[in-house]
Amino acid sequence: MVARIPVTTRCEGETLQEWTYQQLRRAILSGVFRPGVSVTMRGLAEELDVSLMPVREALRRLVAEHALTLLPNRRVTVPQMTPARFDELCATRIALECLAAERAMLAVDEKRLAQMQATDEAMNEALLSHDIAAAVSANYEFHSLLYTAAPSDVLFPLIENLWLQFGPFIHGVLDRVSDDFSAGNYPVDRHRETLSAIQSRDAFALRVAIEADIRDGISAVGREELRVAGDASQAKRQ
Amino acid sequence: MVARIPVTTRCEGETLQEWTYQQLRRAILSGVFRPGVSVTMRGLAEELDVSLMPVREALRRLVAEHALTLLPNRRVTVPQMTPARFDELCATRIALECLAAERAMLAVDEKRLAQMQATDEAMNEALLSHDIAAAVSANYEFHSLLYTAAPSDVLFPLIENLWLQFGPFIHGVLDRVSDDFSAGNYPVDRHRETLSAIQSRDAFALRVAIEADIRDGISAVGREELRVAGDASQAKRQ
DNA sequence: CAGGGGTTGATGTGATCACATCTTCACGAG
DNA sequence: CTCGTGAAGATGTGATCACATCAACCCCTG
Repeated sequence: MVARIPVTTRCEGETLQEWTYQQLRRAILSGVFRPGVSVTMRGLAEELDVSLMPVREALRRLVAEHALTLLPNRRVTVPQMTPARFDELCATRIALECLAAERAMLAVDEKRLAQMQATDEAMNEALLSHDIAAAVSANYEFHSLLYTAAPSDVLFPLIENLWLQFGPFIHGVLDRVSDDFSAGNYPVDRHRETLSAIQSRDAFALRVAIEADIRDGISAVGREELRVAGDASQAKRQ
Repeated sequence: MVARIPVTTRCEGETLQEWTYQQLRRAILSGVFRPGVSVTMRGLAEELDVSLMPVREALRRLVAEHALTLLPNRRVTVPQMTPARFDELCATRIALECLAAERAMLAVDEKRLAQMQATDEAMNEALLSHDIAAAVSANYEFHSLLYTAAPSDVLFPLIENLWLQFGPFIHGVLDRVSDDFSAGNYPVDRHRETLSAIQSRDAFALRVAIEADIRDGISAVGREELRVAGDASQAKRQ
């Protein structure tokens, strides 16, 4: 029915439901579930070797976060990515992440700046060695380091939520854009601009850099959007 | 333990869990639960006259939406409002609602504009008759009419989420600010400015009006913030 | 009278069962 | 051959039970 879900060992003291949620979340971000196919509680329970109870609570949590969709049939599926939704996600990401960056800027100290720099270099290395998954992960890590410089109980969860909604879509095109990067088509390093804007405490330049970074990443996968949408519409259910 | 939860009749075909969720959501928005007090599944189940199962799923959903908080004890409480969180919520509301307004502006037709106008008048009447709860409700309705002019699968749910996080806090100060309004201290009608900006298709003026409207509403309750925060810190658990 | 340890009740978590609904497939009538 | 109807399996929902954990409370000791 679906590709095997990669599982991690369960932490001590972690509830089964929390563990199940994390597994499913990672699976969604990894693109294990294809948009349009519906997942069943019993199927997931068997695959993760847990009872139905943790699965249904994890599913309901993911539905509440809009990472999954509850169909009128009460079936749960990975939502389709439509051009309209794609556009809305991009605009929302830019609005929220620029705000988060601006609010966190003054809280970035030398140590965190060094971490961000190291993460950026790791991302560039991953890109050169065609490890796109690692590059995307490092990219998230870079942004995360910035936005969490100041404690954020509201903004950052919302941003993570948007990343989760992007997840299954980004993965679907990762392998396709891999060639573009290796062909030297990866645009100017917006992360460098981001770092220098932070160092010079230039809020406006920071917003420009963040927006440009998001737009770059999006345009890279955006070209494939219609094709993927076409694939998804042909996906079989179940 | 808590004030009685106002219940509504259950719709046909609505699952018990969905009904329970709606009841708890309305209760939170109405401020039935005071910040800091923890709610128990068995207590809610008895109060709503349902079994534990719908309650735990509804609670988990509300926790996922940050309307409630899961303590490390695995207890569920209404989150405290801190100055930092308050400030973050305001900034995020402005960023998201201005974006939503701008994106929806061109989709507002004559019919919807008339609805918004009527809703605004209803809100002003409610204010004059000291029915603050109705005024707040009409205010949400006004904004909702604007943001949903264009279909929105991403932005509007996030905005509703922010309203829900504001809910218990706003209610706590409603009765205190009631006098201010009746004393004529309610500021210029930002909704009028909003409507005229929409009519003239002026995106910039619309953003200005929306931001001013949010800031007005916030400053009205913001003065009471510290006092409420003080009250909340004294609230007994359970 | 104050502090500590044990006990008892309450609470969240997870499992299992019963039931209503939906999907699907096959059979038969037109 | 096509469409409608029926049954059987699958699926989500809700209830109940068992258990580990946490909290408050009380009694005992110093």
